[in-house]
Parts: sequence; C-alpha cells; structure tokens
Amino acid sequence: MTDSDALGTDARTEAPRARGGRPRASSRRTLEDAASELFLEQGYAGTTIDQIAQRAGVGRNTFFNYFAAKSDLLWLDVDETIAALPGVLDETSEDVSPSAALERAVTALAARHPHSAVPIALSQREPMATQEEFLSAGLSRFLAVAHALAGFLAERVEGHVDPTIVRAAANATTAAAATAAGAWALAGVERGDLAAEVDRAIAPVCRGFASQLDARRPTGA
Amino acid sequence: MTDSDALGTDARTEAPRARGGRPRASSRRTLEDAASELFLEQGYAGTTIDQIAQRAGVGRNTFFNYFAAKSDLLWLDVDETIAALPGVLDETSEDVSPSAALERAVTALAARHPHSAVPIALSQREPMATQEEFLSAGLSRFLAVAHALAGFLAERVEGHVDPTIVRAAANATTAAAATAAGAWALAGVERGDLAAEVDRAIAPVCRGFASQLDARRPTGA
DNA sequence: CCGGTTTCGGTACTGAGTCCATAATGAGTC
DNA sequence: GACTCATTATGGACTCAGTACCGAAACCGG
Repeated sequence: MTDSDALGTDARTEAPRARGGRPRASSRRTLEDAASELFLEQGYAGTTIDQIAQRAGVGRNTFFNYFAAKSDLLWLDVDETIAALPGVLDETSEDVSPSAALERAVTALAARHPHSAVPIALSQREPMATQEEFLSAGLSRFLAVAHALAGFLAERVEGHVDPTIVRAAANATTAAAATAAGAWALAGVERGDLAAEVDRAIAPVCRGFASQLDARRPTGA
Repeated sequence: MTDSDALGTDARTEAPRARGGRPRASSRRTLEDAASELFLEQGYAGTTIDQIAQRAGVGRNTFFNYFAAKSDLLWLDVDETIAALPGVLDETSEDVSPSAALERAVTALAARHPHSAVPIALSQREPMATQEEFLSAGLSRFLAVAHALAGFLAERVEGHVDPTIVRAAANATTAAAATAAGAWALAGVERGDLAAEVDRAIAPVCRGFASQLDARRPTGA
C-alpha cells in the first residue's frame, strides 16, 4: 500500500558496487555490534545514537549512512529473511493453485529463517518501553511482506479476483504468519520449528480464501 | 500483545468525572478543528504542534494534555468507532459458533461507522509524506482491535483451541477488515457499504478458522 | 597530478515528546 | 469567608531522532 521498492528502510543495504570512492571503514557490522552491546547494557530506549556511534568509533552521521532509523537495529535478523522473499516467490512452483502457492511460499520463507535468529527486543525482556517502538518499526516489514505477497497473488490469479480480496488474503496471511512467528520467538529455548508453526497459522487463512483465489472465473460481485 | 487497557493512545479521553478542579478550557474539540484546518492548508507534515496549539489559542503543552501524539489526530473518526468495539462484543449473540460470532461482531462494528467518516490523511491526497506516519499511528489501533477480538474469541472457545491459533485468527481477521476498510475509504465518493465490504473480506478468514475455532475438543497438536 | 566519486564527520537546525514548577479555577469542608 | 484539595493550563528547559549542508578524507581511473 505504501511503496514498492524495498523491504527495510535501510539507507544503503548492501551494494558493493564500489566504483572508486573512499572505502568503507568496516562500519556496518561494527555498528550493529556496538548497538547490541549497548542495548543489553542499558536497554533500547536508554541508548542514544550518539553512544552507538561513539562506541563504534564512528561519527554520528555515519550511523545514518547505514541505517535509516534507530529502530532498524531491532529487526536485523528478520530483515535478512525478508530479503529472501522475492527469491522464494520466484522459486515457488507454478503447478499449484494460487492459494496453495501462497501457503507454500510463506512456509518456505519461514523455513529459511535461522533457528537462533530472534530480534533483540524479544530475546531480552526489556522494561517493556521498547515494545511500541519495536512493533512500530515492524510495521514496515509487515507491509513489505504483505505487498510482495499481494503482487505475487495478483499475478497468479490473473485478474480473476477482486484486487481488494487479493490484498485481504495477502494481509491476513501475513498477519497470521507474524502472529506465529512472534509466538515462536517468545517461546524461549525450547521453541520448535518455525516453518511448522507458521504453516499451522496460515493454513486456515489460505484455505479460507482458496475458493475465491483458485477460481478461474471472477467470483461474486 | 502489548497492553490491555485502551484503544487509542489518548492521554485523557473522556472522563467527565469532574469533581472539582479547574474546568477545561473547551479545548479538545478546538484543537481538533484547528488541526484539521492546518492540515488542509499546509499538509500534515508541514504543520507543527506549536501551530496547532497557537491557532487553538492554547499552550503547546495543553496539546499533550489531550493527545499523546500528533499522529493521533489522523485517526479521530476511526477511534470513535473502535471505542464502540467492547460494546459490540458484549451484544454479540451467544447462540452462534465462535467463528460466526467473530464475523458478526466485526461486521456489526463496521456497520456502526459513519459513512462520511474517513481519516483526513486518506480523504485529502497529501504529498504521500504522511502515509508512513499515518500507518504507524494506525498500528496501535490495529493492535487494540486485534487484542480485543482475541480476548473475545478466547472466551468463546473456552480453552479448547491453541492460544496462538486464536490470536492468529483474530489478527488475520483484523488485517482483512483493515484492508477492506482502507479500500473503502480510498474509493472516493461512490463508496458503498462499509459493512458489506468488510464482511466480504473477513468471511473467508472466519470460514478458514471455523473448523478449529468451533471444535468442542482441542484440535490438532 | 587531476577530476570524479564515495565515504566520513562536524556543525547546525527542526520538531516531537518529556519533565517540572507554578499558577488558575473550581468543589467540598469547616 | 478561609482553607484545603484536585484538576487543568501554561511556560521554560531539556533530550534526542532525524535532516541538511559542507568540507575534508580516501580511493579510482586516466
């Protein structure tokens, strides 16, 4: 609904197209590490960008060369998985119905996610002050995924379905997947298979929309 | 997932329990009007809180006595409808299955919404700079609705269903409803019936979860 | 050595949101 | 009426994220 270009709000993600110019001072990872340390020490809200930059031995402005916002630091691991979504969508078999393809794609994406990769804000139980900012920053990820799924679905249904229904299916599926992923992340050490959890949550949604998404003729109104 | 108390992030919503104390200087509505005017004149991003307060003839801090954030002004009408959700849930018949109750409740809520009440950020087409902030502020509304629905559902299924599934159903339904509502709001003058649109979007979700939500025994794992 | 290009880093600014102390205003109480 | 007490208004000062600008590194090709 918002844009179409990218997933995160990263400023310069990873484009090693260095054609001349001053070389990077090894910063990106350094900043992530510095931030993680400080978050553990003083919490997210209690850490300023100045402190992060300072610990990383870097100017404050340089921080914004790598991250568009402080809150992007909360979603580092997740962003990597989300970045794989376009590839997963491309690889999704053409031989199944749209609703099944949707389910498979999302589950496949979840399967790619490292078992240990859990956002800092969830692994450490901060004084709850973060939650709002964490979720707020998560919204752009949600929208990116939902948007990609909607595009994928729209292509598969080839205009046979009301666009609003297509987007509703994509959004609802994303919401269900996010719910499962959140529960999985909060489950602590003995958490099971993310893909299985996600599939359990999205399967009903995909099934519910199947009759409309998989119809070859425009449905309803 | 976040909290349980309220819908909006309003500071002092409406508790006319005035037992002594300095009377309110008629401000709340005055502030809303001043803000609406300024938004139309200069857009949301181009308007500062100082300007709003000044036009309302009020100190800057007073603004924060009525609204917790500038972005709350974008969701005024919607907040009123959301505030009616608890009542709608209470009135929802006990005679239907949980999944049907969910669908009915959400549709009933949509039916209450005034046909002309569309968030400023959507009715006027601002230079798109707002969108992000608009949605970001909308997140707390989304979460409030989803949380309320999850609680409602949890009560109806009486522990027969995995809580994660319950929340997935609530979140997915909310997402579908929000999608429909957004499309409805953007449809311009000839938009039809909101409740019908919402029902069209959420029905598949509710149907999809029906077999699990309506089971009298724990399902699956 | 000379543009071109990229990153780095400092200064300065805007504006949201918070904190705090103080005044204003009214309701109850004696 | 005088004295609390609770509530709201308001102004000043502050923190900090995010933006804009600019000049200085640092590397590239020629």
